[in-house]
Amino acid sequence: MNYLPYKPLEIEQKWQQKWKDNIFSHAVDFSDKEKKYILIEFPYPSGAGLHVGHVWGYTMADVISRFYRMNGKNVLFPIGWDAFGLPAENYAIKTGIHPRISTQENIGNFTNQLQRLGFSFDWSREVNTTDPDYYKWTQWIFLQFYKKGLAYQDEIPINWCPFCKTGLADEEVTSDNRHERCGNIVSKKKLRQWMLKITAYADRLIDDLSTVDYSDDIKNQQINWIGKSEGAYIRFGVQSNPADVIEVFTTRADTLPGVTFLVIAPEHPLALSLPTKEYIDAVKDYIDDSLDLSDIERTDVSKKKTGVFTGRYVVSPYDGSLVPVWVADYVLGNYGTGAVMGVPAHDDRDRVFAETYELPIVEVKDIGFDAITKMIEYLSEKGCGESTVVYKLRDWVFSRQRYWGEPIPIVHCPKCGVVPVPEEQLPIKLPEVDTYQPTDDGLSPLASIREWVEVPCPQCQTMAERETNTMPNWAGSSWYYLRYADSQNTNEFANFDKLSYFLPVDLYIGGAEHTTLHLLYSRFWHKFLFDLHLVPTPEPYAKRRNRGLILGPDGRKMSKSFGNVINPLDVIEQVGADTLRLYELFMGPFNGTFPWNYDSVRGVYRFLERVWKLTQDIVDSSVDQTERSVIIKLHQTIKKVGEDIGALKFNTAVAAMMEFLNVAEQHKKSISILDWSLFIRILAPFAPFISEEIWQVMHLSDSVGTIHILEWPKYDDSCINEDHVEIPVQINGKMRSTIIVSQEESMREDIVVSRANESEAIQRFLSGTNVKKVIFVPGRLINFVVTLE
RNA sequence: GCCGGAGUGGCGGAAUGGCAGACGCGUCGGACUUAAAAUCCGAUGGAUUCAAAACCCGUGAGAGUUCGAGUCUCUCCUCCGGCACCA
Repeated sequence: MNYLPYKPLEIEQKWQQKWKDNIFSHAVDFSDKEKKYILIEFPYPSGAGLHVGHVWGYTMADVISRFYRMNGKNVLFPIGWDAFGLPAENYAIKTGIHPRISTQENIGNFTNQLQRLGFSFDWSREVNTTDPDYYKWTQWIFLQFYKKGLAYQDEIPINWCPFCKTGLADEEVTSDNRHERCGNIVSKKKLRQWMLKITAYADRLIDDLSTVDYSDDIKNQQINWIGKSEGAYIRFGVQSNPADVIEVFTTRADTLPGVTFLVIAPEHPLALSLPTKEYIDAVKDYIDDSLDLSDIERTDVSKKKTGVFTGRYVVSPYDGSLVPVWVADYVLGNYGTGAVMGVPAHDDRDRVFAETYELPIVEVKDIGFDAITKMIEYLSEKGCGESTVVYKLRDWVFSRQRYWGEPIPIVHCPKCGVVPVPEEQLPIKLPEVDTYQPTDDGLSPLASIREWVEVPCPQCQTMAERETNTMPNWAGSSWYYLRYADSQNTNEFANFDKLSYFLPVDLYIGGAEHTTLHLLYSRFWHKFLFDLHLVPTPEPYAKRRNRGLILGPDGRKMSKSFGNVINPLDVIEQVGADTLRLYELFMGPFNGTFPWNYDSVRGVYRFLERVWKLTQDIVDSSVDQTERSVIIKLHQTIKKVGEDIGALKFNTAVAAMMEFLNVAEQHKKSISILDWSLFIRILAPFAPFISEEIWQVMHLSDSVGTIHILEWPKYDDSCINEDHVEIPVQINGKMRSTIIVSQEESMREDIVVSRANESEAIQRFLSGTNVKKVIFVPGRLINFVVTLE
C-alpha cells in the first residue's frame, strides 16, 4: 500500500501550538483525587540553551507525570527558573547588557525549547527567582533566620584577585589557584560575611535521612559531607603562662600518653602571640608563606610536611610532661579547634611530621574504645577535657559581593547597629547600576549606588546604610518547590493548607552534583520553616533519585572545549522531539553514564516510523478480532511498561514496546483497531506527539479529545499467560533440553517429570546414571540431580 | 587514603538465585534499485566442524555457598564518581 509518510516536524509543530495553553497538565488545589508531586531541578536559563542532560531528566519526569495523570492522579509537575547567577553577571560586565534583559531572553528561549519537547509542565505555576514577587519571600525567609539568631556575621576569607581587585567564586579559581580570567595568583582576603547556621541542624539532617526514600549513595554522601565525629576536647596549659590554654580535638583520647608534640594551625589565635623572641620571626615567615597557599595546595597529600617550632611547651594533663608546640599547615584552622596533639605512634600524618623533624615516637599500650572512655572520664575529673561531637559541615557563607542576587534585607545604622528591614518594606529591589564590576575593596557593585545605599534607619531614622551584599544563588532554589504550591500568593510565601495538600514532593529528580549543596541546603531551610510551623512536613522530598550523565559521542564529558556537545535542538531538527525523548530514555538505566550514539537515535526513529506505518495497515484492514498471540503480548506489554515506569526503568519499558511492535508486525492483518489503540495509549507518555496524531487524525477513535487524559489501559490477567510454556530441563544444573507443556501442566511435577523422561535428549543423558533427587520449580524449571552408576 | 557505584558480545545494554546476551546499534548475506540511500527478509558470543547436528568454553581474576551463581559470601584487580593532611 502507499503509506502516508511520517513527518515528525510537521506533526510536532501542530500539536505544540495546540498544547500551548492546555489545561490537562494543570494541577488542581485540593482536588479529591490523590495528588502526585513530581519535581525536577529547575534550570538555570543559560545562554547556551537546553542541554541533553536536562532533556533526559525532564523526559523521565514527564513520562511519570503523564502516567500518573492517566491513572487518575492530580499531578503537580511544575517548572521555573533559577535565574540569579554568575554567568548573567559576567555577561553584563562584558557587554553592559543588564542581567535582567539577558535572563529574560534566555528564559524565552528555554520556554520555547521545553514546549518544543512536549513536556507537560503546569505553566500556570511558573516561578522565577529573580522576580521581585518571588525574591520578596526569599528575603522574608532570611529575616526569619535572622530573628532566630541563625543568620549572623563573621569575618571569612574569600578568594581575592589582587590584580583585578575583585572577590572570586570558587569556580572562577583554577586548580592551580589562579584567576581564570587574568591568570594571576589568587590570595585570601578576609571580609565581613553573612552566615547561616546550618550546623545547628546537622544532627537532624543526618537523623531524618532514615525517614525519606533517597538512594543509598545520596544518603551516604550527605552523611559524609556532614561528617559527624565523636571525640574529645583536651586542654593543655602553656608552661610559660598557664593562663594560656591550647585546646585540641581528638577522636583518640586514649592515645594521649603518646603525645610528643602539639601542632597549631597557622590561623590559630595563639600562633603569633605564643612564640618566643628567638622563634617569632621564623614563625611569622612560615605563616605568611602558608597563607599564600591555596587550600588545594595545603591539603595536597604529595606535599612535604612542613612546620616550625614556637620555642614554647605545654604541660600534658596526663602526666605533667612538657610537650613542644609547633605551627604547621597540615592542621586546618577551620576544623575542630585548629590544634591537634601529635601522636606519631598512632597517626600516619603525625608520624611523617615527627620523622621529618626528628621528634620522639612513643607507643601507647592501652588503646581502644574502653581506654577512650576511661581517659575522657579522667580528664573531665581534672577539668582538662570532655567528650564532644564535631562536624565537617561548616556554616553556610550566605553573602556574595555581587550584583545579580537577592539584596540582603539589612540596614547598618551607626546608632542601632544591624537592623533588619521591616517585613512590610519587602521586597528590597535591586537598583539599576551603571557598571556591574565589583568595587576595588571587594564590595558589591551595589555599594556605589549611594542613593540606594543611604536610607534612614528603620528604628531611629538616623541616616544609615543598606547591606550591599547579595545572597548566593542557592538561596532562591532552597524553597522554590514550596512556591509552586501557591505561586501567586501575595500575602505569604505559600498558603499552609495548599502546602499540606501538595507536600511532600513525591519524587525529586536531579543531578548528582547537587547532592551535598542544594539538596542539603533546601532540607535545612525546610526544617527551619517546619520549626516555625510554616510548612507541614519535616522533610521536603519523600523520594530523591539522581539521574546519570550523558557523555559526548567520543565518550568524554560534553564540553565546549572538546567540541562534543550535542544540542538537543539539532537532534529535533533531524528526527523530531518524540525520537529524542525516546532515544534518551532508551540509552540506559536511570543513573547510568553513557556516550551519545547517533546510530542508535536512528534506530529509535525507525521504531516510531514503523508504528506510524503499522497504524495505517491496521486502519486499512479494519478487523474486529486480534490474533491471540498479539493479545497476549499486548497485555504483557501493558503490565511491563506500567511496572517499569513505577520503577524508573524507562530503558526496558521502551524495549518492551519495541518487542510488542515486532510481534504485531508479524500479524498486521489481524489486529483490531481497538487493541492497537491500547498500545498507542501506553506509548503516549513517552512519545506524546505521534501518539496524539495517531489518536486524533488517523481515526483510531471517534473521540476528538486528547489521548493524554485517557485512562491507562488495564491488562487482563487471563491474557498474560501464554497457553503453552517451554520448561528447561537441567541435569546437575546444566541445561540439557526443553519441553513444551500447557500452562496447567507446567505446575505439576509428575507431568513435567514424565514429559522430560520422554525426551530423547534427556534419555541419552540419564542413561547410566542414578537420579538422586529432582528439583522442580513449578512453571519454571526441572532439574535432575544424578550420579554415575 | 576514605566513601560510594560499576566491570556481561564489535558497541549501548537485558536478565525475582533458574534457558546468559532481551531490545537497539553495528556487521555479514539476500530482496528491491541502472546504482546508491531508504526500506524489507535472514544470520550474528567464542572455539570446534567442509557443513549440519551434537558437544565444549564463556558475565574482570581466584576461591566458597548451592541441585543450580552474572546475581549471594570472601580475597584480589581495574574503571568511574564524590571527598580528602578532617586529627
